[in-house]
Amino acid sequence: MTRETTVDSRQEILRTAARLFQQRGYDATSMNDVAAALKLSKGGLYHHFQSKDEILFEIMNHAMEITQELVIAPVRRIVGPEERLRALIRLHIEVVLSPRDREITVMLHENHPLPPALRKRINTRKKEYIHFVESLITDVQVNAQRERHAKCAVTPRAAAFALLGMINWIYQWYKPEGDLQAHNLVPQFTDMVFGGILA
Amino acid sequence: MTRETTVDSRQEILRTAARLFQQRGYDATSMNDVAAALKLSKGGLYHHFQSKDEILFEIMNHAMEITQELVIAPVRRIVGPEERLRALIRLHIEVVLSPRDREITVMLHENHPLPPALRKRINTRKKEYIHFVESLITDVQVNAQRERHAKCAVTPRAAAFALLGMINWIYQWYKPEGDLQAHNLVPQFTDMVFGGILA
DNA sequence: TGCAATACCGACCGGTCGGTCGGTATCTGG
DNA sequence: CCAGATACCGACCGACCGGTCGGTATTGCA
Repeated sequence: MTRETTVDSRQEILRTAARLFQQRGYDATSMNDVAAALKLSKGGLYHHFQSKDEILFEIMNHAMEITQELVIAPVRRIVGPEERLRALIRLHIEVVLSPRDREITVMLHENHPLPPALRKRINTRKKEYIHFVESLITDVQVNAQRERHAKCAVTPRAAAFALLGMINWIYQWYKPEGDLQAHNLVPQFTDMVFGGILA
Repeated sequence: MTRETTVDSRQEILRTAARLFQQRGYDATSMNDVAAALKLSKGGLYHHFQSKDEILFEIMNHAMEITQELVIAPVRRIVGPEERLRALIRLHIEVVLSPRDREITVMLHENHPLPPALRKRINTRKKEYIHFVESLITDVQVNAQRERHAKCAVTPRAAAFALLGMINWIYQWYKPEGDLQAHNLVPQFTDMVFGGILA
């Protein structure tokens, strides 16, 4: 029981901290702010975490676990290269837009504050994901080349960076009340990836 | 004479500040850091600028002027919708990658710190640029529809955000010593925009 | 019921932040 | 050569930062 509630406390702190970090930025959010939002004193907050850095690291680590669970794992269960890539685009967009998973945008934005040692561990996991996307794209291209004899000049690496860029950048402009919402964003971005702006 | 040197001083301060802000982040860079990098005291620095916010605002404003000069203006002088868009992609990428124009990446990354009033003014200029890109894409699509009867499901707005995302995100992963450099980045991204990853 | 362990508080610490100000070099136009 | 403007210094301020710590409720278990 005690163990459970401890874990729950930590996760609730991480959720609240992630929300504040996303809204105001990591540096501009004080430990007092985080504690107050949880109706806690700063001392009480430090009972659960050793440092502000640790909180940020755990948020980013959690973000990578969310990616693993909600994007990579489901995609792996899908057969067919093209369908896999389509699923990745949809799931990745949904994760970035999900109001529940604010850890993602914190991970995308707050690169500087993390001390080098911790940042390296996050970057390693990020690179794994990039390679995953890259290999997905390779499969799609190989498949297209075989079926339609389409020769493509775009390397999987450049394509992966472009794809991740257009999706990860969404948090910079997306407004839930805007006319460009998730349900019309997914098919349009998918079409663009497969056929460009003229698709 | 005096007027000239004053302007020069301010611009040199802005250049140095932009470099530091890009390297360490805005919040993590103190006014002392900026002053020291210029071999100036903090007091001396405050002789030229009223506040840290003003410096950040001027950097971002300058970034928008660079965009105007090095991207928008040259593109306007080009005839033909498709060639215009090709030029925009190339010039925009070059500006983002230019080691000289560090103001651009600062503007792309540091959204939170600016006080609302100043941030609004920057956002207005950003939106103007988005609309510029959007109209360029519209022209290309209209042209393609007329010449090749290509019907496209992608709205210019979504395409503009995707295009800007893949280019603006470059600063997050680009390494000058990496194998993916400007000269192979431009044609690949151009191909992707016009034909997707299978182009 | 009693007793650890856990959760939490709030005062406090050293340090740094953005910003100020009185004073002093330096330069310039008359 | 001098007077005034400009450029700059460095000591200083109050606020707030991340983090600590001794003490106190509260809780789960025997």
